[in-house]
Amino acid sequence: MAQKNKLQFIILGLLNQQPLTGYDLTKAFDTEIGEFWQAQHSQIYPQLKRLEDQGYITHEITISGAKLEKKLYHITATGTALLSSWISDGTPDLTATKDEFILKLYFIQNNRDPRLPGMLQEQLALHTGKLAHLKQRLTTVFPTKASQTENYGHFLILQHALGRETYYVDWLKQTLQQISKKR
Amino acid sequence: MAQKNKLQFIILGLLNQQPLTGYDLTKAFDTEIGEFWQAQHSQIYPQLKRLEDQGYITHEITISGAKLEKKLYHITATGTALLSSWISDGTPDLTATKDEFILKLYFIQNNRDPRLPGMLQEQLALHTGKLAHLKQRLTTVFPTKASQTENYGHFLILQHALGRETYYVDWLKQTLQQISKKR
DNA sequence: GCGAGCATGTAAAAGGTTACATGATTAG
DNA sequence: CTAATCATGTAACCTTTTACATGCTCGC
Repeated sequence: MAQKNKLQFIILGLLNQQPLTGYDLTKAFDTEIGEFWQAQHSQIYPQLKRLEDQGYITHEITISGAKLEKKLYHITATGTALLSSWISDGTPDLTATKDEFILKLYFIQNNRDPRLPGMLQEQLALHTGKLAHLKQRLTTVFPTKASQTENYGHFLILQHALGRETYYVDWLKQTLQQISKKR
Repeated sequence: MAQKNKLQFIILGLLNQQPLTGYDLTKAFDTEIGEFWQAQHSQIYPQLKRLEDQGYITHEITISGAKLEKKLYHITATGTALLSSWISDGTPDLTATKDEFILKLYFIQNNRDPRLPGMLQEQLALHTGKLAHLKQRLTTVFPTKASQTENYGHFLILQHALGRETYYVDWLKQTLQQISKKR
C-alpha cells in the first residue's frame, strides 16, 4: 500500500455528517479539509464507485432543474463501522511534512547567501496571508463559545492550523532578523 | 506532473556538498532530510541513472574490499546550475500537511467523545519523543554558535522542526486540559 | 563462519495530479 | 445569451511505497 488509502475514510467521515454528491465532496477539499488533505474530483469519483461496490455507501439520484442528475451518496451501517474502526485504531506514524521551501533552505549553507532575504520574505508574505485567512475562518465559522463545542473536531483542527501558521510566521520573522544582523 | 520531481533537486543538493553513493543518499533521508522529505532506495537509484543520462551528475567506481563496487556520484557544472535555478525560483505553493491524526480529529464532533483523551495522549507521547530526539540532534550536530553558521541551512531547518514540534506538543497538552474540564 | 549492515538494482502496485471530455443550470 | 458554476466521468502520467532479488564486507 502506498499510503493505506486515507481518502476513503475522509469520504466516509464527510458522508457520516450528511449525504453529499461527488461535487460537494470535491469542494470540501478546497475548504474544510483542504488544510490537511487534498484530492481532486478525478480521484473522488472512482473512489465513490469503489466504496459503493464494497457496500460502505449507497447513492440515490436526484434531479436538478429539467434533467441534471446528481448522485447523492449516503453512508451505510458497515460504512459507519469502518469509519469508527479507523478512528479508533492507533495513529503511530508521524508523516514528514513535505515543505519545498524548507528543503531549499537546507541547501543554503552560508548565512550571508544573497538569496536568503528574498526567499524568507516571499514565504513571510505567503504565510502571513494564510494566517489571516485562517483567523477569518475561525471567527466566521465559530463566532461563539457555544458554536465551538458543536463541531468540536472542526474547531480543534482550525485552531491547530492557526497556531501552526502563527509559529511559522514568527519563525520567519525571527530568522529574517537573525540574518540582517549578520551582514 | 504529479509533483515536479523534487527528488532530483534533493539529490543534486546533497551531491553539491560532497560526492556520495546511492546508499549514502538513501541514508540521508533517514536522518538529515527525513524531517522534511522521504524517499526509498528504489526511487533513488533510477533517479540517479536519469540524472546521469541528462548530464547533471557523473559517477566513478570505487572498490571496497576485494570486489564490492560502489558508484560514487559527483555533480557536474550543469548540475550545479540546475540546482541554483531551482533554489532561486520562487516557491509559491504551500503544500497541505497530510497529518492522519488531525484528519481523525476532524471527524470527532463531540468534545466528550470517549476516544478523545486516548487519542490525544497517544499523539502527545509520539510528539514528545520526536521533540526530545530533535533537541538532542540540535545540540549534538550544532554544539557551538560557530558551528551553526557553518552549515546554516541545516541549522535553520532543525531549529524550525524543533519549534514546530514544541508547538504541537503544547497544543496537545492544552487540548487535553480543555477536554478534561468539560467532562 | 555468520550476522548486521553495506551496496545496487528491478517490478508491481497504489496514490495523486493534470489533462481530456461532456453536458446542465443559474444568475446577470 | 453567455459566462460562471454545477456536475460527472475517463485517460495519461508521474510519484511513492512495498516487495522481490542479489551479492559483498567487516567485526566478532
